[in-house]
Amino acid sequence: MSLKLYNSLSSKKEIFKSISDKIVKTYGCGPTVYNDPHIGNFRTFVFYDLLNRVLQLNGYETETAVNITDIDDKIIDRVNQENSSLKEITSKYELSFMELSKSLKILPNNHNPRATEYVEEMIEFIQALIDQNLAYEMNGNIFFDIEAYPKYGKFINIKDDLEAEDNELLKRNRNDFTLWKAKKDSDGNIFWESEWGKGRPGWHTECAVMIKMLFDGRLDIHCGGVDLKFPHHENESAQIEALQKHNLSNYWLHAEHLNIDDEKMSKSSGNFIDVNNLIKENGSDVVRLFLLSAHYRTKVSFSQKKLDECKKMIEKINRFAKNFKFVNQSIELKFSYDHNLFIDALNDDLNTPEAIGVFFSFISEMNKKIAKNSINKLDEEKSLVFLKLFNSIFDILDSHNLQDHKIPKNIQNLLISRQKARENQDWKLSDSIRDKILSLGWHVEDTSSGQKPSKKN
RNA sequence: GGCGUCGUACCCAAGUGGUUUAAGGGACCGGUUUGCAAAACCGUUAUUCGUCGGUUCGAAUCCGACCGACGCCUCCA
Repeated sequence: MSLKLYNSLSSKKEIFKSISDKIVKTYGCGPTVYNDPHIGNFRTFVFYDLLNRVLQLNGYETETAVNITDIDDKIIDRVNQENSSLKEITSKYELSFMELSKSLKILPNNHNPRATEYVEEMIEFIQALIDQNLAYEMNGNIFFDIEAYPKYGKFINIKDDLEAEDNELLKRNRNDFTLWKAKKDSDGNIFWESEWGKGRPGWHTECAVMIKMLFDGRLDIHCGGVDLKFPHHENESAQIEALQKHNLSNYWLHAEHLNIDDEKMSKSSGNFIDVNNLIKENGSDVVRLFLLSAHYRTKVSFSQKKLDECKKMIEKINRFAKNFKFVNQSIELKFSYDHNLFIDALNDDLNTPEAIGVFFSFISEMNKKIAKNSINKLDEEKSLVFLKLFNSIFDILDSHNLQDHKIPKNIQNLLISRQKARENQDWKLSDSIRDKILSLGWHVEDTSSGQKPSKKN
């Protein structure tokens, strides 16, 4: 099955066609680095990673960008509150974002452009819009004139008229948006010089110009959270498409929100869960699986219970994986029927819940064979391939399973003593050694073929 | 107010016109196995998909109304 993606432009699933045969270019709106991200932010970032991995699974090479918004009102507020500098604040939270991304197994992006590194280009871009009569100046602010761009409204129907109460900034139209913000007193020393005076670029312009510079204004896929669909993506595409003859992006993908108590998680509402703590308490693999266990276009409610369930799922997969020896790291990935069901699910608009279902059905089928001792060489190969395939997308398997892990000497010795106790039917001693081994971080299971040690996750 | 999304078992969550008289995970109960435990296996848990109508040979899937939840329209992943 070819890859299908739900395109917000048509509100339909469409067969994905890349601009170039080999390489797919994607851009996702990244974090504003003024404080620690919450788990809802990372639902979207993990979704970008999912898309990236599924594209690669389909044989595409990808060129990805996730931007760092490092100029913004909230950042300036923070700088003022903490009597700090812009760079100090933004580099601190950018680092935190990068570390959390790594911890959640998000593959590195080809580009992580910072808005501050493109201000010159943004000024030139805004000037080009003014030259084309697509933007106008008002008290040192520059606004995009939506009346001058008839195609405005790809994501929303605009009917609103200009109303006095919405118009403190003297915009011509209520939906005209800021390209350049005139410096305010509270901005302190955070400003850039331009022909229109001191100020800084608006958010929508930041993304537009970074895409212009990195990708020549032409993307295969643009992603973001649903809340960015309007006005951010509308405005971003309007200004860039007004200046160029082609689309900014052929596909627009939007990830739904992570809710808490049935409401959108947000920093401004104060109802958010810190990712860092969540990872510390549950492990990054559990958090990652939780984020991938619902389809990206459905609302998800946060709950600890779900995380606990994900933990059990991972344990189940790891137990299954322990049946096989991953000695030969370079096994060839030859896909058979079951594998293709899994790939088809992912290719159907990244249907991770279905893909997980396919994988668990397979595990169940193999476990039956293992229980009956009727598993053959082919089954083992299929299992190894499936584990690798699954992990190439979900990336949550215990790394101990993917290599022939060594049992430490002290554990080995305890196992030998326990084996002797068992031969003597000294269950009391046997159980106490089991407890001892457990306290050292290892499980022991007694199977028909003897003791089976495994590292505690 | 305008625009939009969603409502599937005890919980989570796929399926969006016929091979589904509804995947998968968690939970519960009973059984096999086991010195015990754990795991694994077997069996049980929705004749039903928010409600009521309609279209159709056939609907959880399409249409309408209603009820309920949420999102965007203002910073926001």
